[in-house]
Parts: sequence; structure tokens; C-alpha cells
Amino acid sequence: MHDTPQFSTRQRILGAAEELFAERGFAGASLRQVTSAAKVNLAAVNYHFGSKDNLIEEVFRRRLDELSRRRLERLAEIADEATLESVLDAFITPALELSLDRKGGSVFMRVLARAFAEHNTHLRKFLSENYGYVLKDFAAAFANLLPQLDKEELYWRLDIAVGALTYAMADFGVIQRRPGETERTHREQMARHLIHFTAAGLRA
Amino acid sequence: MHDTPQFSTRQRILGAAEELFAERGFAGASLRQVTSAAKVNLAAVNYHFGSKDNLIEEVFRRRLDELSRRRLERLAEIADEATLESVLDAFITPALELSLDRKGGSVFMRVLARAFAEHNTHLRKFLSENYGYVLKDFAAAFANLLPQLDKEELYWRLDIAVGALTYAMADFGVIQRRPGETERTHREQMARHLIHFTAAGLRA
DNA sequence: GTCTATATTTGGATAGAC
DNA sequence: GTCTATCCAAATATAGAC
Repeated sequence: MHDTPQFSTRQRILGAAEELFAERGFAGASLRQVTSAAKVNLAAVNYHFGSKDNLIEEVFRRRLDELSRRRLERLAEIADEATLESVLDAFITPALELSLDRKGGSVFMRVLARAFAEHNTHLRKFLSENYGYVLKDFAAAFANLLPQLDKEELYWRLDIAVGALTYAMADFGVIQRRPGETERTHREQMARHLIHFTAAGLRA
Repeated sequence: MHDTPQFSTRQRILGAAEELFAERGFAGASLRQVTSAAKVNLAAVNYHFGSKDNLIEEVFRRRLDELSRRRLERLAEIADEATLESVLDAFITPALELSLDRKGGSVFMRVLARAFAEHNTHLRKFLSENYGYVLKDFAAAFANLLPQLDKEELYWRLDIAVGALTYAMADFGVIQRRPGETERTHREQMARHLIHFTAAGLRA
């Protein structure tokens, strides 16, 4: 009888890659570091993913498919009673839940923030082509709620808001809670403050 | 008679490194790419800076010494008539001016944003040890202007504000202006919107 | 201060046995 | 699907001539 690993080789690679990409960046984390952390053989990456670039895309796909679905689901649910706060909540809460529920989910928000900070053409194209519709739908929802703003003014504020959200949510994966506070409480507070702050900025 | 380069080898290396670090990250940009772009010999980096890590630190030092000085100068100037808007202006305008005046200054704001996105221990320590006092002084100014907020509430909002500012100012170095608009006008508008948005979020 | 040449390490990727 | 062994390109860094 031999060990039955809890996660498949493929899943272990994705998990280790996620963690190392968050910590050292896509260029900074080598495949050797990834396979070593995942406790799999170096050759396994190329067998399962073909190349490092494909591995990077898979790291995103694994989380973003579901995250996008849940964000749009929630946006649809609150359509009748949409406020700036409820729309922001529809965007933020699924990310918060991901960061709390899933092993590695919290780390992923940092990977996502890196992808935005990197102006890597290839990566941005991949994300925009596959998940750009989510941001578009949310932008439309905000436009409806802020009819007093002209198109240009709205553009500016959403740009700033997206930056603030991306940056703040990256910290879902950083431990900086005060003693006595649980991870969950800390992040829920963060989400609450983030909604409050951003809504005020948008309707300023 | 041979060419007299307008900038010294050292300066050319710093300029090329700044640009490539902004575009590809610290790990993503190799010294070969840097020296090639700077049109200097590969060995020149080690001669002038000793190592890649030292080069990275010098890229920051070259801009941050003056930027920090100007930010604090401006903060002192408006001390008597401090408002959220004027304090935010004291933080943002020197960065805006850097991005407009200096060759490569606009690119540097992207490098700075990368440094924040990277949770690189060594780099964060260097920045915090050498320039942390600037953020501390600004935090104190904000605390004075927001006496109704308890310490924790203030902490949250400043955290979110710093993220929004960092992220948005990185785009000082990205060309996305509309046709007919000058670079300067575009960035001045960005700064104006950023102050408006962030002030509203802080006093929400 | 700047060059050529090179030492040394590390990177991504693959071939072929099992 | 997973391993060992290896190829080859690219990385940082240095030695030594000029």
C-alpha cells in the first residue's frame, strides 16, 4: 500500500505556482521552485501544461471562471434594488468568499493584483479577452446609478475605483490582523470599509 | 572628433533600467536587456553598481530623494490652511510634476507601483527604512484633519487611500489620453479627479 | 572607465526509460 | 503519468587587457 496524495499532481502544481507567483511574480518564480514546492518532478509542468505561459493562464482560469460567474450572479440578484453599495458588494463579496473558503484562494487575489500591475501585453490580452465582460457589466451598472456624471467623469472615477479595489483586495491574502481578531472578521471589516470608501468616492 | 554622449554611462544605465523595470518588473528585466538598451557594455552595471540589487535601489534613490523632499516641503507650506484636498495635493502634485518634467519621471511612477505590488521583503525594507517617514508625516496630517475617526477607522481608510493613490499615479506613465488632449492636461485632470475621489472616501 | 572573454549558475524545455 | 538525465539558452558576475 502506498500513499494516495490528497491532490493530484496537476492540482499541486497549480497551488504551488499560485503561491510562488504571488510572492515572487511570474518572472521571479522559476519552474524549478514551483515543482520543488509542489513536490513533483520538474518535467511534470511541461507534461501537464506544455509551457510556463500556459501554466500561468491556468492559474488564472482555475479561479476566475467561478469568481466571474459568482460576481455576475450576485449582480443579477440585486438588479432590482441596485445601489452603489450593493453593486460594490456584488463585486467584492465573491472575492472575499473565495479568499476565505478555498485553499489558496486568499493568495490568488494577490496574483490578480500583480497581473494588473504588470503591463504585460500577453497577460492583459488573455484576461481582457476571457474576463473583460465582467468589468463591462459592472461598469454599466455603475453608469445607471450615476446618471448625473457625464461619460468622461464616470470613466475617471471607475478607473480610480478599480485601482483601489484591486489594490485593497490583494491584501485579503496578507496577514495583518490584530491580535484576538479572526482572519474572517478582519477581511469582512476590510470589505465593509472598502465598500464605504469607494461608494463615497464614486458619488463625490 | 567622437560623440560626446549627453548622459554619462551611469545615468544611461539608470534610465534604461527604470524603463525596463517598469515594463517587465525587476526579475523580468535582465541586465543584458538593460545594458543593451542603454548602449553600454554589460560589465558596466557591475562596475558602477556592484550588483543588480544595488542598481534597483539606485533607481529608487535617484527619484525618491527629491520627490520625498518636495512632498514634505509642500506639506509644510500648506500647514496653516490644511484641508484633505490640500494635503492630498501636497502628496500628488510633486509626483505629477516629476512625471511631466523629468525624462523618465513618468515611467518611475510605474516602477514605484510595482514595488508596492511586490511583497518583496528586501525591497520593502529598503523603502520603508529610507522613505517611510514621508508616509508617516502625511498620515499624521490626515489624522489631524479627521479627528472624528477613531484610530482603527483612520487606519483602514488610509490603507485604502494609499492603494488608490499608488495605483492611479502609476498611470501617470501610461499614455491613454484622448485625441487632441495633451499629456499635461490629461495628467492634471487625473490628479484633480484623484484628489476629489480620495478626499470623499476619507471623509465618507 | 570601458572593453572582450569567460566563469558559473540557473532558467525552460525535452528525450527516453520505466 | 512520472522519473532521470540532459540539452541549450540566458542569467549574473568577474577577470584581465586596454
